[in-house]
Amino acid sequence: MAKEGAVAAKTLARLCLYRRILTALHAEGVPSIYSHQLAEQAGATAAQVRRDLMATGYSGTPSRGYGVQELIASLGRFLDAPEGQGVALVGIGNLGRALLAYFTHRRPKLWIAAAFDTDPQKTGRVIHGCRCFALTELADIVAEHRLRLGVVAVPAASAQAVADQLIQAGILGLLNFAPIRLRVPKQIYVEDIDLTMSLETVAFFAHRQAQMEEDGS
Amino acid sequence: MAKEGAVAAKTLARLCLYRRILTALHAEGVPSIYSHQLAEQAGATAAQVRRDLMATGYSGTPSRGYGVQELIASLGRFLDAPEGQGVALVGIGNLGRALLAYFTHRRPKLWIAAAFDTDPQKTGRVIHGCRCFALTELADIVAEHRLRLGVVAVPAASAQAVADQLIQAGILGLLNFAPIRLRVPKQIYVEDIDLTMSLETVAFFAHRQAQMEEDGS
DNA sequence: TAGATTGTTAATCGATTAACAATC
DNA sequence: TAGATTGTTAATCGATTAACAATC
Repeated sequence: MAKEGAVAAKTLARLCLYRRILTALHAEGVPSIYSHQLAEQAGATAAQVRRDLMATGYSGTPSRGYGVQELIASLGRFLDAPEGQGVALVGIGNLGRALLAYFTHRRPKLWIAAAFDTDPQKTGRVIHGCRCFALTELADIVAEHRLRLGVVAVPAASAQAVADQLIQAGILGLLNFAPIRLRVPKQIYVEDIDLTMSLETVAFFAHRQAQMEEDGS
Repeated sequence: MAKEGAVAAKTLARLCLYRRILTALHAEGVPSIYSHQLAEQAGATAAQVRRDLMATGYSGTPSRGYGVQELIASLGRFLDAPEGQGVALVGIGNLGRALLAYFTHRRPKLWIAAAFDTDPQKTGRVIHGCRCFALTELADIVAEHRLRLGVVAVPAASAQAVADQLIQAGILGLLNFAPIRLRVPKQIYVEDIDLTMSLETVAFFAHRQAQMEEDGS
């Protein structure tokens, strides 16, 4: 909920999406792109793309649009921490392990540096290339590796305690998969991913569509 | 993107959240609740709660607020398909298997009825209680079980083809984990969960906060 | 120059917030 | 009755969309 400064979370999300699209285009050798082309691929409007890109400080030209390579570089300067950022993942259950696999080599400037769990069966190992520690070691490891990001992949009952520990250890941003609203200081950014809620939302609209189709026929 | 009728996706998400909170309160024996109490727990405002609940057709009273049990029932009538809805999951990789485990018994009216993959090593088995089929069997199974919901947990390269197949089979709502924008007919509801984008958003704000703290000190 | 695209400003739209009479 | 909460309407806020001069 901590909406910092001038960049809205929606704009941020779109910028990440643009970069992904541009990276693919760059690999194909595309030198430049117009806003409406990028918009088409991103599911946005050309005006949105132009406004979003202005936030990064990069300008296009009317004749050639935006240079793909330069724009990727500009997005990198805007979005990334130059030295990269390690992530502390807490919760090595089914979801936690899937996230370990998923985020491995997904972004060059973001990696899961350490995973934590209270279950001694799960700690002391290396899973998907990531070392797993006891939760009691959290503060030390976070400090040692100067981690700023945390992923909460534990059951709802322990999520708040885990978030408190992460913040106490110096974490500044959280990606939370637990289906509760975390109470955090206002300078901490929390992004919630609520899998059940998302599926329920889909279920609602699908059920409604089914009813409409029944009524219509 | 198919925003159907009068209920905004944001309201929907909050209603799901309210129900979860209310269910916990009901288990504790709480008989009734005021909007500001529910708002407090949901991270919303009291006015939002009252407006959201009006959409479900249930009314509170000034003296007692909202009856917890009645409200849960009302939310159920509004949100759920009475007969429940089965889900077709496509992609039995790390993420797909985690989702199978996660959604098992998570909501009484929502269950993953069948999982699909192209890899013969993964099909013909039962994982977390769910039968796994070859993707070629998708249309038959979806029709047989009258599935309306699909989860796309395959790599980006095959996501559009999978979505097309699901929609062709009769699916009306999609939960998409692939990091691309799916092209679907307008009556199909798509909810995107983009894990990388979410982590990148957290990373941006955390990096920014770190810089602000450096500048400040 | 002509034409399409850019950055920028004004208008629109929708959701949130504030205000208030009605109610228990 | 007094007081707090409810459902409802008006005002505010922010983002999206439309409009347009500047630019290549």
